Amino acid sequence: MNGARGKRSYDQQCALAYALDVVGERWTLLVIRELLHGPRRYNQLLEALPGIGTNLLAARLAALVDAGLLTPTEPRKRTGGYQLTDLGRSLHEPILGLSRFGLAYAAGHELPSGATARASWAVLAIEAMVDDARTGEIDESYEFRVDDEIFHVDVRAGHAEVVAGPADAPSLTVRTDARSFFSLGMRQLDPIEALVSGQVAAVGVPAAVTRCLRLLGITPDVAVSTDRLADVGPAPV
Amino acid sequence: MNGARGKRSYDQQCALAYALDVVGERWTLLVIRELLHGPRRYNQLLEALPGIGTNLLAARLAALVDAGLLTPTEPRKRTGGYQLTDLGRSLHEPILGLSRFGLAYAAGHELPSGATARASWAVLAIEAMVDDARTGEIDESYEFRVDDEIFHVDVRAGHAEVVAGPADAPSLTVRTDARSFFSLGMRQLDPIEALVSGQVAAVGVPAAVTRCLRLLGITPDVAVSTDRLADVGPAPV
DNA sequence: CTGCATCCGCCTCGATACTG
DNA sequence: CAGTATCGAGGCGGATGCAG
Repeated sequence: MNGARGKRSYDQQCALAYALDVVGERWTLLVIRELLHGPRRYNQLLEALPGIGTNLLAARLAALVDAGLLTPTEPRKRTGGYQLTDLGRSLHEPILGLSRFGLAYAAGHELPSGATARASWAVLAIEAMVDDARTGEIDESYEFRVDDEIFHVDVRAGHAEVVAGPADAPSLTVRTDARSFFSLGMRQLDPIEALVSGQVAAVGVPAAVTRCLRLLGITPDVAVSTDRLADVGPAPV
Repeated sequence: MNGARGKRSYDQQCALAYALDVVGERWTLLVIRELLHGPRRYNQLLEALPGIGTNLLAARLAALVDAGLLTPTEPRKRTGGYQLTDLGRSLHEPILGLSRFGLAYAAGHELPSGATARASWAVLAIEAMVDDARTGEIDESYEFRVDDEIFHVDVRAGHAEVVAGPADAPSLTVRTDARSFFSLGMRQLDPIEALVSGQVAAVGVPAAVTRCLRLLGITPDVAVSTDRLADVGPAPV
């Protein structure tokens, strides 16, 4: 019954403080994260956010709708879901930025490992890892099958884009589970070891493996540190 | 008595969740924001973060040092300050991203206006507003004097950089107060009106005013309303 | 069955007082 | 100056109730 009264604010004329006034509370950015993949229903969100508590999710959703970051998909009916507005979608880049930091942080620390792993998180991680500056002259696509989630990365004209669903003619198809995938992203699992042990299976053009790893910034250490980007070294697989 | 025990975590294998486990709590990103400008002492932080409470600041600082984002400038003595590590500094981009969102959000909403305004926030706002894609063929610099804070933007070879201190030979010098400055950034104050009313004073090459405004994305009317989020979001079905 | 609202115990937060 | 100790208020998490 409070509505918008008593909102806690940093009360600073600062762009960052304004942002945190809106999306800085607990769970809020994770709700946005879920909606980045498309509209979701209340119960879908509840299931994707273990531990949030029903009242808190309802409160967050109401606040976000009120702030103009979300809209109900069907304003009248109660059966509809929620989707991001343009303003809400503009959090995509900041979320990717924070994700990059999250990967960098996790790379240097011990992970709880009791954490729940979902394949849909992997899409976000791939988006965060891909860097257009490392596309070089590549023009191909890589398909990922993390658990039962399928998506792919299209690299074309110096730009890499992550898209849901299978690829047309991927030069590489990577299959793994969500847990192994994140261990790779956090540099706590060496890609070569993962391939050998079978935690990750790669099918396609052998040289594409190297190119894909470089695009994701997880070249297995030895790696070329020179910025000369000749078309891939010989891949010893 | 808790120390580091019982740390509240989202417990998800997700890059964003990892990030928020570290910097997602209240005040944490604002502490990082303060340290982006250089080392700060405990009392400087207290003063820059009105309402934080001494125990909470101490707890946050300890947690951040423990997480490896901060280090005391003088490990032994208690008189030293705190500074960011490389890992902590990697939050610069995510913070700028959130700041861009904060400006976009504030542009469409009523601002409390009772908020405390500090000139040093303006540096961050400028960094967030500047976009290399809008530098064109410009090769000049703009100096800003917001309250008693002086900094400038160097534009050279398609890249814009925000630097502390006065510029060498600025083609434009802008003088204003923090409050007016943020009103400009939030598009709640028209730059032309601000110049006429004297809230903002500009000295230098007249044409540089237009170039500077365009670099900051606050051109008076033609208004690139959707220019900033050229994210090509395919409409959800 | 979905989409919340209510209640309750706990933990975090914010403010003040106090100490080395 | 740089924190620690303490305490009230409120946000959070979990269980349950209830209406459409």
